[in-house]
Amino acid sequence: MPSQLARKPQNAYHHGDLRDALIKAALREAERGGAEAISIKALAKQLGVSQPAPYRHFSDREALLAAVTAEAFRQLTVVLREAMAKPSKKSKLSRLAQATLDFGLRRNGIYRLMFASRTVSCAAKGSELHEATRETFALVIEALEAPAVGYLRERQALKIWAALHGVVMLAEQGLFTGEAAHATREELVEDFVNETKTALAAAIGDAQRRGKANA
Amino acid sequence: MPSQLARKPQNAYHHGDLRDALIKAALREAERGGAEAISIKALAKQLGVSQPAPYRHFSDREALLAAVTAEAFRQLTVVLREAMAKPSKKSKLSRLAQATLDFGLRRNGIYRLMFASRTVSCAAKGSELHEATRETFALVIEALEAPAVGYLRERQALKIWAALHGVVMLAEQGLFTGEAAHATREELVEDFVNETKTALAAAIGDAQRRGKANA
DNA sequence: TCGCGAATGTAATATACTATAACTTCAATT
DNA sequence: AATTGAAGTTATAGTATATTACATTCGCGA
Repeated sequence: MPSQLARKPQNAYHHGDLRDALIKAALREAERGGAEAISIKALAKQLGVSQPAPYRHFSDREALLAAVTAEAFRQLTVVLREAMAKPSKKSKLSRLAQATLDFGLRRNGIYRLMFASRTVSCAAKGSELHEATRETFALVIEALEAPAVGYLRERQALKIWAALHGVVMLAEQGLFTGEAAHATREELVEDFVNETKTALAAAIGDAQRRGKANA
Repeated sequence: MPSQLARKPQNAYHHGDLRDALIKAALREAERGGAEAISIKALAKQLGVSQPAPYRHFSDREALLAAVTAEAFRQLTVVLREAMAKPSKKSKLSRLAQATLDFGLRRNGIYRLMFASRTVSCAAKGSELHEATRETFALVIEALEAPAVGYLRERQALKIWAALHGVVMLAEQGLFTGEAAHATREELVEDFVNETKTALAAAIGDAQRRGKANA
């Protein structure tokens, strides 16, 4: 009796592993063109299967998008983790921030799939996608390299995360090009990083002084 | 010979003013569902004209989206101008910021149309849409209530604008709901506003001191 | 005021995408 | 070997974009 504890690949048939191939191909399509560029029909043709074949693996287009978006978040997590691990004079937060900006601009189609669609907000709590986003955000908190004092870390993580996305968004809209480029995107990101560090240090110092006073 | 200086409404035919009606109806559709919810066919039906009729006014769907997005920017500009004009204890910048957040959350479908699609970045330089976005951004600079010293104002305007969009984006993704709501969106926005003011005052003061030293 | 031309709208049609239903094939288990 | 179910196929319905060719109506100048 073969062990069934380890989940087997479970995919080995006509195509081999259509589910995975669909996600990978969809990710390529999204790279240029975002979610709109993902067509089930086109993907099926590209992979040499019939149009309805993908529906064996995803109940509808939304389900495919969710899976693709989850994969995109995992890829971002990997990229950010690498950036944070890389030795550098800059702080971890700075490296995470610049890496996020880079990802957002280089792979903008995917980025928009991740942050500019309603896919994420529609993801159920325990879903693959929801977990993937939580993991990415956990990295942001980690990058702050600060102790947990109340929710001060979380608050600053939210702020820097928001600011980063804003910069990517405006950059993509062309607000940094032409004569409007009075500040580079990288400079702005560095500004936000520094303000975050300052604010976090101040808030934590404050809280600790208050704690001692109460003791 | 009638004066042709004033551009006449130029629309009064079967429907009356299909072009305008299309934009208004599309805006309603976008309010829930974003750009994806805008279907030329559905709009035509809704307005009681044949499906191809809209193509008399917009070369394709993208053109309609651009017009709708431009209208959305104009509406945002109006809202922000009102918020800034309203007497209040808060600063102009604070009122603009909170109004932006409010707009982004309340009319999120439209907001996504404006900031989360590639429509804007594809807009040509002199286009209606491009002008509408420039006007909105000009308001942000105005809200800073600071003198023009180099591009210091522009830089801070970019920063606060980016931060605001980031907050809206994350709010829409659900990062402020449930147990993650350790800080409200409004608090975060106010943080950004205060940091912007501080940074701007410091930068301008700095520049002026340097200017006097050189004199 | 006649009528011409441009603007506007319609009907018919081609193309592309999502999705479902009914049927087939292959692989693994019994 | 027979059975069962996952994975895939063909056929088809429904919806959307967009184009072409044709019809209507309005405004304007002769």
